[in-house]
Amino acid sequence: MPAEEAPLMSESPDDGREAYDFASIQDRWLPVWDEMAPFRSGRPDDERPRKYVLDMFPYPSGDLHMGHAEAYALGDVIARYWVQRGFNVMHPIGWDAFGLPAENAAIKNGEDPVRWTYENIEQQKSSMRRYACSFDWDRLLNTCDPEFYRWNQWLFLQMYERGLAYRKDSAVNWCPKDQTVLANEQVVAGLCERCDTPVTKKKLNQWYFRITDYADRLLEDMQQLEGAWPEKVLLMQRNWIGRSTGAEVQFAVEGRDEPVTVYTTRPDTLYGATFFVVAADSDLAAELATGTEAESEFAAYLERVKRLSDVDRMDSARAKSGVFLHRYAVNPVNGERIPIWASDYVLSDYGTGAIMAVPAHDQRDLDFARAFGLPVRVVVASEADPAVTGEATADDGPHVNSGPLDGLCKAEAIAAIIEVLEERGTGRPAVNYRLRDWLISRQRYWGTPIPIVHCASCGEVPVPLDQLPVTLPPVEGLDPKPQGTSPLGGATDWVATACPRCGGPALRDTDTMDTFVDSSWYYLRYTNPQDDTAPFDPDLVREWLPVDQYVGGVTHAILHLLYSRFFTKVLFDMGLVDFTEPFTRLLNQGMVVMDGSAMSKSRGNLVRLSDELAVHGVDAVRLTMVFAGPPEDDVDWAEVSPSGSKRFLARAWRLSGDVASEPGVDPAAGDLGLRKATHHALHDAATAVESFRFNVAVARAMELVNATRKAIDSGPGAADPAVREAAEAVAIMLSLVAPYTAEDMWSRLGHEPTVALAGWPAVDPALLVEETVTCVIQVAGKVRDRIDVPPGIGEEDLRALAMASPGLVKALEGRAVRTVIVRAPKLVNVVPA
RNA sequence: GCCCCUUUAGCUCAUUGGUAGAGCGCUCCCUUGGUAAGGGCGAGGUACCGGGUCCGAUUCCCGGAAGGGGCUCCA
Repeated sequence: MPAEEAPLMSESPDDGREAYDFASIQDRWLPVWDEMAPFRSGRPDDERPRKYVLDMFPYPSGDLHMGHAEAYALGDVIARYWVQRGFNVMHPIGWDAFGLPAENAAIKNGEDPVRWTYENIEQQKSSMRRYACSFDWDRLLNTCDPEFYRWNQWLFLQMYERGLAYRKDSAVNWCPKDQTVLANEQVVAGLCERCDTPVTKKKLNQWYFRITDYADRLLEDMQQLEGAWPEKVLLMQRNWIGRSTGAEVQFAVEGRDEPVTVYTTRPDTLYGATFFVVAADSDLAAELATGTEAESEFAAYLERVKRLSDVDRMDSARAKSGVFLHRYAVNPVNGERIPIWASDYVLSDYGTGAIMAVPAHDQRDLDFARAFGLPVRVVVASEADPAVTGEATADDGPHVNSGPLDGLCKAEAIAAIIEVLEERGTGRPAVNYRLRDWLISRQRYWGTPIPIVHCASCGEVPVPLDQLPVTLPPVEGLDPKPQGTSPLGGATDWVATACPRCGGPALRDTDTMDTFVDSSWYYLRYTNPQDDTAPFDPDLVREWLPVDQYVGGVTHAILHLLYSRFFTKVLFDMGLVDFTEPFTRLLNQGMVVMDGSAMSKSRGNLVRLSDELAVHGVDAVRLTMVFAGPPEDDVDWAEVSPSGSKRFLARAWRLSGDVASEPGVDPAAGDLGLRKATHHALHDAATAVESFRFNVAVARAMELVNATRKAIDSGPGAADPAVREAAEAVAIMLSLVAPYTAEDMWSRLGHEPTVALAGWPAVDPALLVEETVTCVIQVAGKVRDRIDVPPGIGEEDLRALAMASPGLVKALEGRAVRTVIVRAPKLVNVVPA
């Protein structure tokens, strides 16, 4: 035998003894895939059934990090799985490219946000390719492209036309650091979501989307999502919308022509109202205080309230404060005169900004009453006296001190009192929501300009559709630093324009839109990102949407997901889409943490993705992310083993070099035990993937690798057809998680690329059935023997077999039998007398 | 304070009203011509605690503990 056929130090890829070298495998297959574009989803002749798998798109604020690596590895398992199952999968990607992170970084580096953003996008795009994401690269989109944000403006104008976009003066959330307003959803525990600065209030004229009009539908349509979205997200949305039912009740106010309406969820406690409170920062409070002896005290109090940050305001330990306005309200049911106070514990923007206070049965009212020595009157019978205990009672019970309501329970009393109020015209049933309208204007540069022109004679004028997009002026000459008013105001040439209505001189609106506007509909745009005639083609959207599977972080549980649901309903009402929920199924992946806490530079526990990829390879990092646990759980990089993943991949890969049969060999002749293992693994892995237990699917693949190794080394041997069947199944299973390794295995097994399109092997049900089942024989619930029986054994046969089994006879010790419970074929339980 | 989730091997997690499993890790053995490796054997569990239902509970119900998450002046 010539020496070169059995070399000691071979570099030949075919001698079955070379080491697993992830770097060269990556270099070999990436260009092949680039050429093949296996995940292109737009071919018109494609007959496969469609599926839309969507990953939340990234902010281009630097290169990809560990969090991206996890999210995209998980999304890729789903997308690649459905491709293997024969679907035409649309799996697009784009960039959420407007917004504060990009702009702040740009400000800091003194760079043009445009160039900075596009450079980062290029960087991320190339990293995603190397990470082998199964994206359809023909469908890229950037929200900062005028071709995209043009349609933000178009949609804004559609909403404007329908009264769903409007401007109002209001006390808004203000971040003093970013110098911009924030939506309620962007204020987290009183802090700016972006920079953690305590948020203050500022009275400003701002643009809103009327999401509150859709509050009920946002709530009701959640029925469609039950079981398909994480329960946690549905709960958070429900809480956020915060629907409450009750009644509006009118109180006459002495010395005022109009009555004042309050909202209450407990109209049944109306007889227990002992005082009346208006929100200190409401117009009503100012009006009522004017001209009274409380006027100056009130003014001083109001000043204090205005200075309060949200953090201080929400401190639940804070004592109640307020001012008696020396005015009185009249209880509509009993004519009682009750004092009116102003306090900051009543919110000016919820309900009517005024409440009736029932201290006996509302803790906040009781705290206030005790602070200011106001009376407490029990109207729902309870054992303890709230005035003494300091604990308001909220239980149901017979009403007392309540005139006609006496003796009624809560539900009866509510119904009765509402009837009375309606008869007298002093009240009616009412519903309120915690949800507020969505504030969308931002005083920042890097966003979509609001397509409105302000004209001295015509007022607010929408920019005509044929003049869209209103493009951002170049940043040169502008000061993008936050200064409280939009930087666009500095672009005087841009601001000065002609009124589209009268042609006279007019000024452009200088605010930009919240970037959540972009992400509220981008998933529709992927169906044709190049469309320059419409935001999307309704026909294409009908073919692809709604999204079958959405994958992203739970951080967007409220913001992005609620806004997207809102937009979808608006578009449905406009007749542009034929569904009311955009995302049929949702998977929230966890975070990647290090030693139990979030990674950050300042904490010193930052793991760089590029370092991990260099050391372990793309496949090992992806596998580690997927195998770490259920996808919803956090991955602690300190607790996982990428080198273990790499070792496993090497072991799997080596199988492909050991297989000694030819491609296409009939597996039916192969070793039955290994064939069963293969088909069990394929079946279980598929079930696991479909129920998001990707870690379990990986474990099944690992077991199959072990079984195959054993078959080669100490079983039927490398030439057995079952070994090839098993190795090919391993390659296909691994193609979801470790595409490079899988492709190389596939090639070494004698197949053409790409394994990604090989198709999930059909599982033979006959191979999933066991010939015998182990039956457990118990005495009084304790295992005493076990026997092998056919799976189809009848109850009587099994009983007879069991009663004769030595273990049972011994355990019974001749005792009489009271009952025998037979659960064929798995169990017999004998209960002695 | 209110609500939700979790608790099974050293770790990460499966499973099931009826024999408690996997992967990783670990011990030991083999290999030293797959070797900055490979193969094999094995150990390891009172299924958080306490009650209840049941012939039988890790699984279902109730209570408690621990951990995690959400909400938090929304009348």
